[in-house]
Amino acid sequence: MVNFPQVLDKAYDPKAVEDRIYKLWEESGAFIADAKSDKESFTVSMPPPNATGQLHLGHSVMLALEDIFIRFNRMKGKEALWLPGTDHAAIATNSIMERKLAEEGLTKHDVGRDEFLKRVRNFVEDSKKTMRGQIRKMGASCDWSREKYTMDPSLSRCVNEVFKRMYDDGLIYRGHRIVSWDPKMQTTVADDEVEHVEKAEPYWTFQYGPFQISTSRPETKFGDKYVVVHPDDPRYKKFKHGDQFECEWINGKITATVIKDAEIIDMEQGTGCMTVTPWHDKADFDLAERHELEKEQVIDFDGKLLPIAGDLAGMHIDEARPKVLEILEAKGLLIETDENNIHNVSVNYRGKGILEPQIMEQWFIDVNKEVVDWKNKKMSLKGIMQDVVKSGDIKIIPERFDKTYFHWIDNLRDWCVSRQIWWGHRIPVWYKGKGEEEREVYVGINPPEGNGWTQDSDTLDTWFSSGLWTWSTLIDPEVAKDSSLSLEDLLKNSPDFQKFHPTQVLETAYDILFFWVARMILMTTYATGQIPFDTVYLHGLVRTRDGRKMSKSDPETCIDPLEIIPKYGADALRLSMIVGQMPGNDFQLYEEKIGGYRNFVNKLWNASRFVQMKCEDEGVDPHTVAGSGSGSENLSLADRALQSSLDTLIADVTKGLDEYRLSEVGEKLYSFIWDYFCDWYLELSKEETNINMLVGTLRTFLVLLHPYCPFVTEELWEHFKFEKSEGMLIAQPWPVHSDPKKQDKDAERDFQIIIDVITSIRSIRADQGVEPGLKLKAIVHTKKHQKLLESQQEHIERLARLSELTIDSSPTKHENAASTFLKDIEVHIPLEGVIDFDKERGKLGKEKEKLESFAKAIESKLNNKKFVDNAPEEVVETEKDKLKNAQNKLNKIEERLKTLK
RNA sequence: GGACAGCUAGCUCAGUUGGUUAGAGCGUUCGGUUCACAUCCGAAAGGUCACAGGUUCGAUUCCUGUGCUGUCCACCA
Repeated sequence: MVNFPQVLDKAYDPKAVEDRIYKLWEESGAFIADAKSDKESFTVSMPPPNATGQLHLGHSVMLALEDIFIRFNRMKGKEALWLPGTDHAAIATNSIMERKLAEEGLTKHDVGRDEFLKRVRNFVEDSKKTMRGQIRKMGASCDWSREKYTMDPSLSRCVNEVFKRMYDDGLIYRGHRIVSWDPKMQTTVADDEVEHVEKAEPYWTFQYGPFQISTSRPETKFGDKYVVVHPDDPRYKKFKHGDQFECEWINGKITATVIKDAEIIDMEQGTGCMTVTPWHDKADFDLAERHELEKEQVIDFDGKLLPIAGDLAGMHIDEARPKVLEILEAKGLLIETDENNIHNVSVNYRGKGILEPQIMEQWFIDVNKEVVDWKNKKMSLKGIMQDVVKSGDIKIIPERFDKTYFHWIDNLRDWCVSRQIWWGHRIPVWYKGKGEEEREVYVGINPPEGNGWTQDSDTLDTWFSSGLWTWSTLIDPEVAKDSSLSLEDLLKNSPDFQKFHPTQVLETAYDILFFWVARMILMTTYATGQIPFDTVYLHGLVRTRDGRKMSKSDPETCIDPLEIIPKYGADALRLSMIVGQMPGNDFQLYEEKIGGYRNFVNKLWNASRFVQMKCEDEGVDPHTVAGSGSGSENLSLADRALQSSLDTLIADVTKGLDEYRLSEVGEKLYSFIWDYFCDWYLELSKEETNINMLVGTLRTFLVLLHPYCPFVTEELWEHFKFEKSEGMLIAQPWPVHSDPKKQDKDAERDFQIIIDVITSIRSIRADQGVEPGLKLKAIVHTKKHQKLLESQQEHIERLARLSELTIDSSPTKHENAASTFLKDIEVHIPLEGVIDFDKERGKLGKEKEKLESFAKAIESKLNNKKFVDNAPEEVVETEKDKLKNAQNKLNKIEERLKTLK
């Protein structure tokens, strides 16, 4: 008595399967990588999501892609490590906490630094818990035993180590620079975190002594005592550089100086002259540095005016602007008001607070100093960043981002790494004594001995720590506790680092190429002497159906993965985000699309159900079926063709995944199972069943599809796996494709001919509105094809749903027949009095025309001496074959056209 | 202002060294369907491959230019 496994339900229900399967995977230990393994390693560092709560679809894309990389390589026999984690997200988290405090009517100063940080830590712990659950829902096979967090002690240790080393190497310095200050969040913002938004603001022109100057920000002009013109400007020829004059200004008379500068001034624009505000404008600051001008602060760090503003001191700049205008207008200095002016305002990309340039003392990383050892040369950080991509050590997919990357580096300036917020890695610098010049400075991993030291109150830019992510996460936490070890020792004594670094692929959205990817390259090459990853795979942004960015604030269009997964299944969601999506391109996601892939998953499910029923009919337990490859003696044409197609599929999928062409591979898998296996092979199996082929092919396919659809394939594997195979599907070896035998390869082509014949018959019948039951005639021109069609006649009839079919190798005239041409076959359906001659003639005429021009083109190519002499012989032969084929076909068409006359 | 991309079916996009009839999914229309699956099957319609030149026997593909769209960077007294 055969013991059948539990029969599959009529439809696949992901809800009943996914959580159970994930648990089984986790318990099986399949996710856990072994640093002691002899196998080649394959490592992916999961880009750490911000520890601020819910994951969104962008994270789902990332998880789906990376899970495919990892599962594929794990099955291929690599020691695969996918390391998950979270980022403390300094500014983002800090501002969320400040908002939470504000809801209680508190500020951070009310609760103090310690209490503030305690609250943030609790909040982050909660968020991490939620996110872990969400990552599991996507089926991500990451190694939870190695989960990391950017604020873990071992990671913080790395941050301090790198800071100190950079400081000792002279790459980190402290200096007064103009920075973008966010008065709202009370912190500096890095250059690339600044966003420009258009804003309509009036543009005023004022009389300034003998000059007319224009501005949209009169409230900053209190301290302006220089006027700049172009040295070549004829309008201002009578003024010399350094000339002084007295004039009436906002708070009375001032003495102003004329400066001539060619760099900053565009003669074409406006009046060709301007006043300078060095403290609150980057270009003015540079000018002031060049000419050693005095700099004076006008606006304080809360956005209020300083005593220089006289009566208006203490007033917020927004309120001050109309007052300043009133004053100037009253003095008769306002010349013109342009209400239609639109200009760009700088805002913080987090929080969107308007930024105010300020001169501040900050910590910077020098990107131009050539002191770093790299490939036996002294190079700058910038130079290394360029070199690793230029030399091909790091490959970016898609390639076009290379150019963007280089362009960005060319314009890169020193990186300001200090932030004036509380949440983050505190700068490992301590001071003793008073005064910026006289105090002692200590830079180290731990606080210095002795009393009287106070730590720098600033924290580091988030990207400083995430720049270390690929390797700081691989440092052994126990080893990191030993404070006597150097950075080199830490790396040397961490088995994970030795085994799993550099990582293989870094996959992320293209919008953080600069923020993060470039910083990782910078920090990792500097600190470890290794590149962080071999390949950068950039995915696009998820958009709504009408192309808008999905945002949480718009629940109408925003798709929540946690709502979609129970409804359609994680497998369907994964497919919908990968098939049809090219790297680096944004893509639109909507429910119907996900529904389409749910149908695909269900199709596979039902095909499996069919196979199961066939097994039952034959009285065999699928688990005992040895599978294809065994007992190949009695293979039909279709069987051989299937075998060959499957081999081709294995080869294509393997190569495609090795080359990160995920969309293309997804399409191949989709079309193999649906368009080929189900539509043709299973239909034939209804008459003549080869259980070995059915079960064997299904099994191999489950392995191939597993990286894309881990849940449904794992569930089906349980029902179809060979009794002798051990473990779950996740741990199965990747199939090796045997080079298809010649006879199988031929079978694949022959079977394709049959498919073509049947498709043509269907098409003619539909075209001419033929009732089923009419007699069909296929005219073949070679004995080989005649034999083929005759031997498969039953199949053809069945599949074509025709009652009669005759094969004729002697071309006869069929006046009343619709026809179609295949390679060496002509399919006719005799249709007394039904056929539309004009239509038929038109069709043939068109085809004839195209063939003629094609033949002509090849002929002239073959007549072209240059081509014949230079091209390889095979190419010339192919061209000759092509020509012969075309001419044969032309003859057939001519003949057919004659019969229609 | 600079750079990068895109423009192919109603929509979303493929198109791998220039070559026979430019593809897929969705959508539309028509037809079918007890027998794995209506989460199904079959078929059809629908394209001057943005435009103009050039190279070539032949260009969606290569080159130049133009237009439109998008993104990034820089700047705006």
